[in-house]
Amino acid sequence: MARPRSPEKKEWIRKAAINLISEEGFHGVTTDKIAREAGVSVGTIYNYFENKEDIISYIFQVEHKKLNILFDRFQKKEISVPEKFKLLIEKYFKYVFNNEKLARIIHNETFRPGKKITREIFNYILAIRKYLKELVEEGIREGSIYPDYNLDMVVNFIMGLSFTTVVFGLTEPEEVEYIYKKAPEDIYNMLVRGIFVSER
Amino acid sequence: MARPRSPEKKEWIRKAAINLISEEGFHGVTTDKIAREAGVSVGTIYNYFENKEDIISYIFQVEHKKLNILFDRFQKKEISVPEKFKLLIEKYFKYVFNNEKLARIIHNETFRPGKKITREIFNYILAIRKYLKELVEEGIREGSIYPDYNLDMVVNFIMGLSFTTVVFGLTEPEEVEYIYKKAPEDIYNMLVRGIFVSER
Amino acid sequence: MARPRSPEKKEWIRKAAINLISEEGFHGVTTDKIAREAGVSVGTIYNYFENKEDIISYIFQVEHKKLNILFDRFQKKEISVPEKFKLLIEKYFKYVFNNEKLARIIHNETFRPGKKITREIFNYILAIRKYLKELVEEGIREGSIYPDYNLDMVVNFIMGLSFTTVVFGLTEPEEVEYIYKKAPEDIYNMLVRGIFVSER
Amino acid sequence: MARPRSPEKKEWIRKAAINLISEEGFHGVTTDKIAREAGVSVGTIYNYFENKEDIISYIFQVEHKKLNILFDRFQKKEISVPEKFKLLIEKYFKYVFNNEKLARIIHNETFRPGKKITREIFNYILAIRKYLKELVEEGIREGSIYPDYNLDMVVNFIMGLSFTTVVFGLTEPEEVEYIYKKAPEDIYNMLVRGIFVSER
DNA sequence: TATGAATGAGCGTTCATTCAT
DNA sequence: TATGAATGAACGCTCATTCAT
Repeated sequence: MARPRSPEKKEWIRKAAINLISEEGFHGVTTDKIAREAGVSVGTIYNYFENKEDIISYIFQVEHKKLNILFDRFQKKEISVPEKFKLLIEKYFKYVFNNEKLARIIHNETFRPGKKITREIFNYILAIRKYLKELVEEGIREGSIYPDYNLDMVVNFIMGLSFTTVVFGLTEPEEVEYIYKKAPEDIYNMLVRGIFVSER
Repeated sequence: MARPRSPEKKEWIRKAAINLISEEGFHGVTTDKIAREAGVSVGTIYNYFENKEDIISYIFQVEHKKLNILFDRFQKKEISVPEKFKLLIEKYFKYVFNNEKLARIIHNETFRPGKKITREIFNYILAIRKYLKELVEEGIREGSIYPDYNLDMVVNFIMGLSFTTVVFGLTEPEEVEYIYKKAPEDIYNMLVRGIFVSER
Repeated sequence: MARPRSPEKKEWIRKAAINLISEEGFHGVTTDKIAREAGVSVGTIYNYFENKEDIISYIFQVEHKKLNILFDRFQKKEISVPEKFKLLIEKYFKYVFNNEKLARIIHNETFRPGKKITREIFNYILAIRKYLKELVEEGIREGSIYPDYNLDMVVNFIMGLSFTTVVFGLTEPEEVEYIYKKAPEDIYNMLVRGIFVSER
Repeated sequence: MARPRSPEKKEWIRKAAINLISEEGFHGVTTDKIAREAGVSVGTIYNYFENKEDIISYIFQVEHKKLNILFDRFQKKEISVPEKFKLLIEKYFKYVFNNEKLARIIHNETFRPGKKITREIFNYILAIRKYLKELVEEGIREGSIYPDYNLDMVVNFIMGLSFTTVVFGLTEPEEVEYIYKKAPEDIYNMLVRGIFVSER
């Protein structure tokens, strides 16, 4: 199993898998289907991947890399933490909107239970949390984030807000566009002032 | 005159299924395993359930009923909407803490993709959204919730916050207790004033 | 398993089995279905029958008895062999017409292959062949049947003619009545002069 | 470039199925048994056939094709209809004698009741009836067949005679050879002059 | 004796993986 | 390296039979 000749073919397989898994779920898709969709034979899949699980692992691996690049770029931005979040949320929704199928997989398969949860999926989520945590800590330091929250929980809030908005959006396709366009602003406002009208 | 069909046995099966599905996921569990865990034969399962899918359907059905009772009780409370939410969130986390396995299933299987998503799971989620929506509308009417958000999105916020906190909590078992105990207050605060320190 | 109290119930089961097996075949019918159709519980079936196979065995047993009575009556008739056959064929078609479901079973299940072919079915067919053989021998003795045929084959002819007419009739329900009314005469004529016009 | 899909293997499966089904009946045979008998794995069966039913369907399909070739050849013969029948009957018995197991299946499974009767079996029988009917009509036209019989019934006669002779022959294996060798002549004679001695 | 819930061997079928070509 | 036929363990489910009531 030396280095495969054709990275191109690995891409075909990855994309085919994304298309199919996003629609039918990991368990609903067979290696045969993936091979057919990829225009490749089943055997070939096993030249590029150890096994079926490895495919979804790789899908997350690729996204993980993209994420790192994004985060690196953010690291260097000289803006306040709230503004970073604002931008980040916008990016996230843009990403979901433009990569609907991928987003669907990420949101559906992330919590696939059992021992079979791939290390790579776990790493992917961990990376997000780690970066957000750093950002929140920075925010607390610069005084732009309330310091009395549990740190992990703030991360959960932010991920949760976006994550769930997306997930519910994906289940109601007719509203997708509207929600995705409006969501970032709403989410940001929510992070600023909550939902409940507070008396001053 | 024969052995009476025992609701007891249906309970055994339901509980066995909850134990196993929470750990291995619906697809990772076989009817044989459920039968063994329930101390019952495979055949017996099919005496109480149409098919494997019907079991998870039933699990949600039971939770749905509990939910309705809860919501009915809330309907009658004469407190402000924010206070209702506060109570609701507390209830929710108490529930998750005491029904960890069930919670795990609810959070994992809710977005199981493919056509096979059970009607009952869908109804369960719908019921929650519907009730929350009513509550939010009430809050807007009474002036306790900012009226400029998209209504669906506010529901998403609230569900998302709680939902994701739970889900991430479930993946980091060592923090579970702390998170669950602290979460309700944090979430409520967040709904009141957001995360970002606002200037006055 | 002493003598059962209620021969009535055994009858219910037999009739239910006839109804169902005639439509779905022996393999297509479950003991549960038979019990339900009979208005009896599965357990009760096993009070009257050793096992499922035993039911079909019994169906043929009952018909066998009716047959013996019929044959005994024929034995005593003082008419020529061709006239006996004529009458016999008429009886047979009348029987099939009035007992369609039973006839269907007899014709379908008679040649059920495998070791499982019940002794009783075999005996039933044997009895028919034996009686016909005696009749043919009598016919040869009295000079009314050509003596140069193989004896078994003549029996086959006669059974085959009737048998197959019925079987094909049963598969084309719209012609049933016509065929059954016209068949006896045609079959008799055929036994008299064949099909091919012979020169004299 | 992979192992090519071998028609050879499909043949193995077909023949294994013939062997087993002829002895135990379609319902008595499992796909596992067929696979073992064919020297192939269960999975391979499903590479060549849609499902178990499809195997028996295919068996009849193959015979159907052979039949068409035979009938085509007969169509062209310039002999009288009775002579055609004579030849046809001889062919039929030769076929049965040389393909005992196949014949057993054809005769046993043809009238398998229930909705599951394969389209292919039905077509097979229909083809035979259709061809015989044409032949009978031709015979009536040329004056070699009595015109006062019901047409369908004449077909039944001929099929029935041969069919049943074979079926009964198959149940008494020790006589098989004798019966099959003698049968064609006897059947032909019977079609010529019947069984009963007619006075002139 | 009657009931019907309980049993579990056994079925047809699928599909991740292997391997001959 | 690519192919796709071959493999067979494993699955969901059925149903004849048993047995507690």
